[in-house]
Amino acid sequence: MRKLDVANSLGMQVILTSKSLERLAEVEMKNRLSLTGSQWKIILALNLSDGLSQKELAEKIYVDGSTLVPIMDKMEREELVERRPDPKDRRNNRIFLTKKSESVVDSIIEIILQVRKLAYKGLSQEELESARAILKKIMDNADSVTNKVKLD
Amino acid sequence: MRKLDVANSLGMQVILTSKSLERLAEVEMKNRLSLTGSQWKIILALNLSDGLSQKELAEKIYVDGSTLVPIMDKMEREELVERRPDPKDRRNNRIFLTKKSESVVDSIIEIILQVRKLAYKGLSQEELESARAILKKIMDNADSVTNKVKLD
DNA sequence: ATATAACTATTGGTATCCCAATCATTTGTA
DNA sequence: TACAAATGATTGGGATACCAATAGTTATAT
Repeated sequence: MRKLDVANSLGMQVILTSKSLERLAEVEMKNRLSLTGSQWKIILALNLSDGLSQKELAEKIYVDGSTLVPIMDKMEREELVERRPDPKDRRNNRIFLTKKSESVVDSIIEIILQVRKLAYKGLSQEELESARAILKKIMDNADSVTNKVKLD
Repeated sequence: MRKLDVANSLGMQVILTSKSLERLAEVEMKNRLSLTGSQWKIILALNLSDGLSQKELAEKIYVDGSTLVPIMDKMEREELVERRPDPKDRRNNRIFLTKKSESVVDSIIEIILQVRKLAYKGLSQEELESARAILKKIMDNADSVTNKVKLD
């Protein structure tokens, strides 16, 4: 029978590193801000461009539209976001940050910068940028197959 | 208020690329082999070293021990693995592949190789290896903080 | 030797995540 | 204009994922 040690491949390393980084960020966000894994990403995305539709927001954080629904429900209950109807197209929900979520943006950014400092220790800017570019190409290749291409 | 565009950072790129790759592999594994996202990883891990304990297996695929329990339940029901008691230490379950799962190993490997071919298009071996090494360092940095270090 | 500590698997609770199907709305077309 | 196709949000079903707490087993300490 054939054997394949996926553990040492780039693909598996991407998946494992992703888990490590998410865990590290998640622990800090939860302990210090009581935010769950997706909440801080959503707040940061809206901080860059408030008033996105749910579909646009889902694309930003790279999840299925249906995944976002219960997350928005919860965040709305917790008054972290507000769903407002779009007068121009009543199919859309427009999502806005609240005063409460705006007040934690700086802390979120703080934590991200700390996580980066820890995670990138011993690596040069050039290495980080080269890795980023390579991963971007891989993502685009993969997305072109699954037809989840995001044109920005 | 401060702004931070996480979208263009290496960290976020790692997370997004991971999702892309998992999706691509998942679609193929499901359509062609009716295997879910974690099942193929488990089968490959056991194909390399049969008879791991659940804890060891969880470490291999980098999930929490409790995550593995319902997955093993299901795979056992589907006769893809077998839990056997460890006579030397009755706390352990030893996990073994079945004839049924052994028969799909080659197909799994086939699909992985196809996915790689698609995902790595336009990238050199050197680029892939350099990215892999950088990600490994990042993972080790992150894991040393969250104390999930895996010594092998 | 016995009490205590450490360890493995499990359970319960919560949070993501996807796909397929559905409803309401809007767009495209005949 | 009327009717079909496309679109955005939702729901339901299935699968991962984590943490905290527990039961059973083994190791370690007095």
